[in-house]
Amino acid sequence: MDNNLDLIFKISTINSKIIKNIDSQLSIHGITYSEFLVMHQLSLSAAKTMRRIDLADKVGMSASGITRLLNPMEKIKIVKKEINARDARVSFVKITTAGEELYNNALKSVELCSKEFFEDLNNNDIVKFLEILKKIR
Amino acid sequence: MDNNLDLIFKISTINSKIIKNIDSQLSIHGITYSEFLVMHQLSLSAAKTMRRIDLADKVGMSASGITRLLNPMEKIKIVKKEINARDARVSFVKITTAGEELYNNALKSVELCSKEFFEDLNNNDIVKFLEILKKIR
DNA sequence: GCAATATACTTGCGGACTCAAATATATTGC
DNA sequence: GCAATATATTTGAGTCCGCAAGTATATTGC
Repeated sequence: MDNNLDLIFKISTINSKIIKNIDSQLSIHGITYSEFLVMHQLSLSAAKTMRRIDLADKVGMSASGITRLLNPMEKIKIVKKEINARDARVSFVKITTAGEELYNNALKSVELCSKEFFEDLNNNDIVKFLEILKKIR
Repeated sequence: MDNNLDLIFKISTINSKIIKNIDSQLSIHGITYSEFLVMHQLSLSAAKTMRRIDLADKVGMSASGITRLLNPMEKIKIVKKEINARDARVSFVKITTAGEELYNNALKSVELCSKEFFEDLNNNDIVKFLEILKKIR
């Protein structure tokens, strides 16, 4: 009956295990999981540039969280702020070349690590898994 | 190919969505998700009593996290500390009658909420889902 | 039987967030 | 065209939690 509840607990247990593991891998590159996530989104985006609000939304953080996360990243020049001539309220964030290089290296670690997690799943499992996740409201 | 990575992002997105939702439901009862988790574990355990360390382990928190989490819970008497005659290092935590009452009400909210998340999944999906989660390392 | 080590827990400090308020700019309705 | 409202971002205050160090007690090996 309370498979539902059970499911939620299992998801959150697995999630924190995964994040912890990835975070420890990323610390070798000197970045956190959140920083990796923003670089990932930026490098996927057109022109490697996004509004801070959209970034916040994509990575599941608040706007203020993004501000505080990006500050040190700007300082070490892995991302940079760009103003918007059309709308002075928004400021774009762009991943720099150095940032992309860092990201690509980090990505390799994360991919290796994620492969391990799912080693026991066959392709069918993964497809099914993605399908099920899509059905969650 | 990078279904793996995709999977991880989806899991963590869904996880934070779920926790946020549950947390907002639980705030009506005046408790957080972590507090709910410890009450859940306590009410499942034999004699409704656990060592702090085992509790930490079960809910995926550090020992210090548990100490800080339990302090206010002891103050409002939903759990209470019990000493161990055999080993003076350990202190047990027991959920009180008031705590169990609170937990049972909160549980109803959480169950309702979790049912909604998985509304579009049939029984087969849920079984498959649990199976797959078990295969993750 | 006692020094060395292990275990259970708490405390000090700090990091990573969030929410609400503050600020600055845009848009809308009249 | 300007007041009212909406949007994007930053800042202040506070929460939650982890790590490392501190304290207290138990166990182990000699």
